[in-house]
Parts: sequence; structure tokens; C-alpha cells
Amino acid sequence: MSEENPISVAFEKHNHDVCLTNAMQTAEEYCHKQKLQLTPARRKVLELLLQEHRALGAYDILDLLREAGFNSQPPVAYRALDFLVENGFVHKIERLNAFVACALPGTVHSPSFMICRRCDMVAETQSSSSGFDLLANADASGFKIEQTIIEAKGLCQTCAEIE
Amino acid sequence: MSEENPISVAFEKHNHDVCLTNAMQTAEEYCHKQKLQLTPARRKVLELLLQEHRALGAYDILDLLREAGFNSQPPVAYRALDFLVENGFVHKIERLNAFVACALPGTVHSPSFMICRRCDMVAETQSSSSGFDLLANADASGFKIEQTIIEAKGLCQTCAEIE
DNA sequence: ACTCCCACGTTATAACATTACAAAACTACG
DNA sequence: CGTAGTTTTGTAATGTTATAACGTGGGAGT
Repeated sequence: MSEENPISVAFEKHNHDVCLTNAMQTAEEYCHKQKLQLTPARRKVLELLLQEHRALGAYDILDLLREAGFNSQPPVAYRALDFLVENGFVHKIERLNAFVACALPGTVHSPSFMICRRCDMVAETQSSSSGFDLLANADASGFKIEQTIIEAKGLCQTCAEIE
Repeated sequence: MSEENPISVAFEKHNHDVCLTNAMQTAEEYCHKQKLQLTPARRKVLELLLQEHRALGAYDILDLLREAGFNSQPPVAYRALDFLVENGFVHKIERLNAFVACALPGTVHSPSFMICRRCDMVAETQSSSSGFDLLANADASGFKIEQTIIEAKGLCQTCAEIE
């Protein structure tokens, strides 16, 4: 089941159904606690993204929403994505102008991403913010960092073997 | 002279004319050595970007090119930018969809950027690639990193004092 | 002079994202 | 309940960023 689409599985093998179910449950609980509304459109977008380990563009999502019977003007997708990004369930991959479900929902974290240029897979890793030059440079110059994005482009193991 | 527009000066005070002249000369020499053509449009775009320590969008550049008497269809700007990015004279800031002149032209380097969300200033810093988690994670999972972008958003010292 | 490559001119369109305003649905609280 | 206030959605239009496609011109090497 988790193997049906080799392109969409992450680096580590895992049961993808569980991964989706867990993430949805975490989102539910978080929204309930915070009195946020996980409305049908928001829920659907999160589900769509959780079904992939790769980034989807807003218009890809829009197409999928339309197929699922939702309204399909751009704001529908962007509003849901804004909500999900603000609350940490989804990350935007800037270099792809695309969106990916968070691998560690419900926790404050500063992620890095590995993006395969061949199969578009996106893997999220936790980057401990300590110990690299940027912080020292920022301190030295008085720059106050609020958020840092780290995106590595390259080839995943599978694609590296093929090429 | 270098102080006429406080928004466009970088963190450290410096003589901006010298900074521009040096960078242009480096570009000239590099292109000559590599038998690359630093054509009028390419040169102009580089000059325009060197006049700022902030990122300009492709269409901003296009407007400036038009003012300078160049042709002004989008491909004009994008072709020049592609050339300059490929050869390391300009970097793309992904989170702004905009472009900034390289602070260390002619050297192979993997830069990080600090982007002020208030004044749009962009400072480039050298990030030694050693010592942070992403590399370890990539190794462990067999991912081959080809290029990493690191962009920190925040407030520069000047703007932090104002707010 | 021929040909190959590179750069440029030009039109069109694709892809990504937001503004604006009205209507509906929830929420709080008297 | 009801009604005021807030949040979410419907919908049309538009704004912004980027590329495709194809033809033209100009310089380098043979």
C-alpha cells in the first residue's frame, strides 16, 4: 500500500496511511484546542498534501479540489494554504513556489528541505538552529532573524542511481 | 555619496562607488577569461543591481532598462538575469522572487542572505557549508545536495530600532 | 563565402498570487 | 432565542512573475 507510487514515498520506508492518519488527528486536536476551524476545504487541502511526499503547486491543489467537488477559484486554495502554513501544518517551498505537508505537525520547529530535482520529492529534516555561520553574522551586524528557510536541491538516492 | 539613500546601504558602511567599480571590473575580467560576452543589456542589468543592496524584481529591472533605452520585453531581463546568475554575478532571492548583485563575484561560494522585511535590504554572507545538520541528514539518506539556499528574514539593525 | 553558434527581437501565453466586495456561517453573550 | 461581531466563503477581476516559440542578425572559424 505504501509502495504503490515509488515517486511519492519519502526516503525512509514507512506506512503512509498511518502517517496520514496521525497527521490529520494531530491537526484536529490542535485546531480544537486553539479554537481554529478546520473547515472542509482546509481539511481537504491538508489531506491532499499528506498523500504526497512532494510539493504541489497551488493550482495543482485547485485542480484536485475541483475534482473533489469544491469550488475552484484561486482564493479557495490560497486561503486554505495560508491557514495551514500559518498554523504549521504545511510549509511553502520557495524555490518551487509549491507546498508540502509538514512532517512534524504541532511542534514549533525550523525545518530544512531536501528537494529532488528529478522526481520532485521533498524531505523535511529538523535543522537545529545552532552552530552555523549565519547566526554569528546576524549577531555581529545587528540583524534580527525571525525565520530562516533552508532548501537543498539535488538528487535523492533512487534518482541518483538512475542517472 | 554612499549615504544618499540610507535604505540601500548595506550593514557595514562602505564606499559604494568603489564597490560597484570593483564588481564591474571583476565581471569584465572574468568574462574575458571565460570568453563570455558581457553584452550591453547584461552589463546594464548588473550595474543596476550593483547600485542597490537590495533585491529587484525582474519587472523592476525591465522598467529601468526601458528608461535606459533598452528593449523592454520580459525575455530581455530574464535572459540577462539568467546569464548573470549562471555565472555567479547575481543571486536569486527565492522568497522575494527577486535578484541581488553578488557581494563576492568571481569566487565559488555558497551564500546565505539576510533580508530585512521592512526596508528590503539584502545582505549576503558567506556560509561555510560545514557543521550543520542538513549535511548529516543528506548523507544518512543518500541525498546528493547540489545547491542549498539559505535565506533569513528579519529586521536589520536600523529598522529594528525604528520599530 | 559558408556555416555554426550565440544573442537578441517579438509575440504570445503559462504559471503563480492577490484585491475587492458581497454573502453566509459560525460565536458570544445579553 | 436574537442579534452583533467575527470568521469564512463565493466570485469576478486583475496583478505579478516567468517561459515558450520562432525568427533575425552578427561574429568566429574554416
